[in-house]
Amino acid sequence: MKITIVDVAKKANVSVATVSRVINDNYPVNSKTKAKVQKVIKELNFIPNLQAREVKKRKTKTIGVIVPSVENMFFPEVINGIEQHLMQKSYSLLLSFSKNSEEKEQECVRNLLSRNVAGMIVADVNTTNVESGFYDDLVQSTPIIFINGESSREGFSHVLCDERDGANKALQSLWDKGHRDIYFVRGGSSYSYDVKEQAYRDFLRLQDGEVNEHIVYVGEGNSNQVIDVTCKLMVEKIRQEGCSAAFCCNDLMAIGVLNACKEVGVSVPDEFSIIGFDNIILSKLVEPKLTTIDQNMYELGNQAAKLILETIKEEQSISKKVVLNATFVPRETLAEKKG
Amino acid sequence: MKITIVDVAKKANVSVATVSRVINDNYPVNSKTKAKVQKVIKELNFIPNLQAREVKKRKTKTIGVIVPSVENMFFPEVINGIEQHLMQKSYSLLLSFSKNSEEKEQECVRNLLSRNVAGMIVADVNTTNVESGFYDDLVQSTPIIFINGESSREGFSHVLCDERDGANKALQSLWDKGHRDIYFVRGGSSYSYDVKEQAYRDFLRLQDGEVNEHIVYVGEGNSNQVIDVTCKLMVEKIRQEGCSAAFCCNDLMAIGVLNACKEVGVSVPDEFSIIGFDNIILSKLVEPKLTTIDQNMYELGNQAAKLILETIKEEQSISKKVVLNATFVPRETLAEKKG
DNA sequence: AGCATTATAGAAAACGTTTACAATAAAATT
DNA sequence: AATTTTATTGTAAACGTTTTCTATAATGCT
Repeated sequence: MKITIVDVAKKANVSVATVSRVINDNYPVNSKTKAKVQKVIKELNFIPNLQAREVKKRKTKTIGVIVPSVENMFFPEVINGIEQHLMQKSYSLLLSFSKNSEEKEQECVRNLLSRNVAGMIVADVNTTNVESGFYDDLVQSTPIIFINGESSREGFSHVLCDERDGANKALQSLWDKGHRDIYFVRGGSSYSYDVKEQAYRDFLRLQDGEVNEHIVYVGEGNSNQVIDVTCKLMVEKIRQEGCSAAFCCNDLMAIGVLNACKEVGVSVPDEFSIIGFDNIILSKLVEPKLTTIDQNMYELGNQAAKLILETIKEEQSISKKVVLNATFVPRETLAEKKG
Repeated sequence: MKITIVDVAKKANVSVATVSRVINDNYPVNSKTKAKVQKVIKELNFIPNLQAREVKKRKTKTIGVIVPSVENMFFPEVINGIEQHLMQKSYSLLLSFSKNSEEKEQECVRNLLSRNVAGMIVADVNTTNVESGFYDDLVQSTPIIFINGESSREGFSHVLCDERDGANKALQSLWDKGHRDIYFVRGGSSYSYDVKEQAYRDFLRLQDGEVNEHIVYVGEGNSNQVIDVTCKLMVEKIRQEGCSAAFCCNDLMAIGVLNACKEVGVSVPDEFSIIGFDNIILSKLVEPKLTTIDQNMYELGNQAAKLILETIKEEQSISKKVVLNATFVPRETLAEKKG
């Protein structure tokens, strides 16, 4: 059976209170007794039950983290940034996957809530869940930080990369090279995609003359069937639709497009330019190297972790926002439009 | 303040016991009262405190997962496999990073223990921690599954890819192409590397005639400084040492070597062949595509999750082992030895 | 109608902690 | 020497649950 504080107390001939005081070191206790107790703790190899402690104290030291999945290296990088900070402050990380699903995301939230997390970090929140007001009460009572997925809702706290600005940079660089018909490649229902799409629309609208929108929905995830097929479908129509470039919501999609180009025999960047988003490690290892927009993923996570602990400490939920820069990373998939 | 079972009981005019019975659905309760209680639960938006429940029941539904880091896509894939199964059985996943450090790993274990996990899954366990007997008592009292890092210690349970066989396949394929001087590229202190090194040594020993060992230690992680530098150093000596190939402990290292070759101007696979291990997505996206040994990472995680839940259920810790196949994945970095 | 049985619900102890309060002993003050 | 102060410890209630045991009301049986 598990050793408890009572066992220690008995063996050391003191009260449980004293043992508690020794392990928490928050009340004076005679150095001799302290030594005695510590000795017994060592002997019995006693490890305090954090759960019981947390029930008593009515607050936990674990943070729930919700990400869609882990297939896109973007998320592991973010998680890494989160963990680094949490660990340092001796918080734990409870990980859940929302699988790009509205319901799954809600399930995750409820689960974390019942596990009494001190707060949660939600990356790439589902659009519908925000719009429907699912989070509205929640953000009042529980510290939540959203990573990427700005919304102007009351009381939401964010850490985000300036995706709109990033999108603009991508679009502008495409435009400067003479591209006028540009695909916008996105996935399902995530705020992050919506923001970029809005930026895309606005960007086109602001240009002189008539410019056509070309919005393409591809699947999620990782070199999976769906994304491959859709990309191929898209690339096959490049010539007939007269498009010469694509701006993709993330690097994975961009690489999907790139591979499709290879398969179909469209040469990148001579015939077709591609810009991704995120700057995951993969992006500089593919051939040709992917031109992309960097968002500092580690920092995104790290800041989110900082922010959530801050919020927890402050007790009063005041909404905050941290914005990181998106920077253009020139590489090899962007070229002047030919012809 | 948080709604508790007492609040519900009061408002519904029943005892807490009844409420408990309603939410657990494990004892008969009149359908009318049940309805009434459920209504109140909805109204108050009551979420049971899992922690308190778990303290009472003296068992939790969370599994601790320890991985070195998340930089190598190998681990996210494993985690994915784990999560998929856990989620399905409504277990949660507490994630810790051991950072390839002996002490950190111990810290992780202790932390998980005090968080009362029902069991833990340790990927890429540290060699010293096994040898020193750190885990010996632990595996007796707590269900633990080790992923990759077979040891013949009493009471250890494993899910592993047959790394020795995988290594042999790699080495044999190199040998068959005429390579005789083969680098073995490995990282720090992990059982997984040790197993492969042993396989390497044994393989060479078994060949006729005199064959030299060339063991190279590179850093850990992800296109980081250390690994890059070490790889470059290694590649620069290729000619003088007369080596024509490298077998690397994981794909990340293999890609490090590949990049070094590009930089130094050694052509792969014409001048130099490379074989990796893992078959992470990256490996088929680099140019030339990496020849490697596939281990089914998702399955590794998934099986580990299955096994740990099984072990937990059984109560009596009987040690188990699941071995998955390692398969050779021919791609573009392996060629006949020239000259 | 009276008794035995069953269905339902409440009281209270327990899980492993923390902590406010009270109690004691020792030390310091007068 | 008597009194106050301080240092140290113990007692017991609390945290939010579950669950055994008991009590009651309702039902079935003769």
